[in-house]
Formats: sequence, structure tokens, C-alpha cells
Amino acid sequence: MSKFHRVYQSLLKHYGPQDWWPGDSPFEIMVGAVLTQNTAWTNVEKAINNLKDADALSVEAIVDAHPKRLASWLKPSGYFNIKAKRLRSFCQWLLEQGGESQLSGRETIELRRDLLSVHGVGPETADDILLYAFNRPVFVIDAYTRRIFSRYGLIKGDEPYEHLRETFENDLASDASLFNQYHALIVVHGKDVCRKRARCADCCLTTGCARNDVD
DNA sequence: ACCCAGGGTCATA
DNA sequence: TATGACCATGGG
Repeated sequence: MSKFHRVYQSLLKHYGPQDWWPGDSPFEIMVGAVLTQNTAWTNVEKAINNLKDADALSVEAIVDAHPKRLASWLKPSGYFNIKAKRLRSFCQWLLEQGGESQLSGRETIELRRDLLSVHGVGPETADDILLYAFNRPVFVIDAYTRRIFSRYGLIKGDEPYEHLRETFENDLASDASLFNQYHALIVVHGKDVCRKRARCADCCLTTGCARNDVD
């Protein structure tokens, strides 16, 4: 078994199944993926709750809302002016594509390229959407992934996004459920012990986390 | 008072 | 290709 798979086994044993992505619908997951860019999830939840309270968690409501008003709902998630534009352009794109039902019939490669064409959707956001809203076997690379696995000595950490994604996807079985669980565990582990960059190694060595099983 | 969080875009070299 | 500035709130 590869080291990447062993880390997965260790994380799963340590934290248990994670039941991701937080969200009641594919659309809510997509909204969350945009709003969580470089932002704590607790702040994203507040913004999503604002949208729900305003009955505005829908493509139509977001496209129709005045920019200032949309931004005010998104305020707790930070970068609210930029995210209002990103969310709007994303929803307009959804409308142009004919909605989620049309997208679900598309090949993953094509869908990924189309997502990346949307202003404000980068590789991680696109892969979050592919994996958690469309259940496609795409491995998400985030800051926690870079930090944790570079400390395990399995990657350098500063490789280009695509390079790392292929590294993980080539090593592991192409299984959406596995990738879903794995990324969630990486985030949970990152929040748990790798918050402070400089102290992560110490934390990993003293809490019985995955690192001990990999070395 | 500082540091950082489940990134992405744009300008510059 | 690769850095750096910028976006902005809330919790530790």
C-alpha cells in the first residue's frame, strides 16, 4: 500500500468518517465553495445563513439581487465585494449552461475546464464543486494538503496545483468516495493540529496523528 | 494587537 | 514561471 493511502487509513482511524460537504444541496455546496476561498468556514456559514434568511439561496435570487445587497449578505465571509461579483458570475454561468441537470451529464474533464472559465473560480474551487457537488473523482489540493504532506516528506509543497493533483490521483484509486473522505480528513486534521505552521511537526509527533504511522 | 483562515486575479519582471 | 499586492471579516 502506498504512503498516500496509509496516511488516509491513519487519518480515518484517528478522526472517523467526516460526512462532507456541509450543505443541504449541490447548489449550497457550490456557493460554499466560492465563499470559503481563503476564509474560515464559520464565517461562510454566517453568510449562507444570511442568504437563507433572505430567501436568496438560489441562482435566480443571486442574479437578480442588487450588488450592494448581495454583498451585504456575504459580509461575514470577508472579501464581500469580490465574492458578490464571483457568486453572480458563477450563477450567470449556471443559467447559461441550463442549470445543474445539464452539467451532470457532462464529462468531468469538460466540466472542469468550463468551471475554470468562470471568473473567480480557480482550480481548488472548481475541484471542490466537481467532487462535492457532482461527485466526480477529483482530488482537491488545498493549503492544508501542501503543509501536511510536505511535513510527512511526501511532497515538496510548492509544486504547481495541477502537478500535485495528478500526484494524488495517480497514486490512489479513482474513487469519488475515497477522495471525498480524504480531503475532508485533511481539512479536519489541518484544523486540529496544523494551525500554527511552525508547531505542526511537534503536534504531529505528540498527538498520535497520521505522521507517526507514515515515518 | 497580531495572526490566520477549506483562494483567485492582476500587474510586474 | 514566479513573486507580490490586493481583497476583508471574525476567532484565537
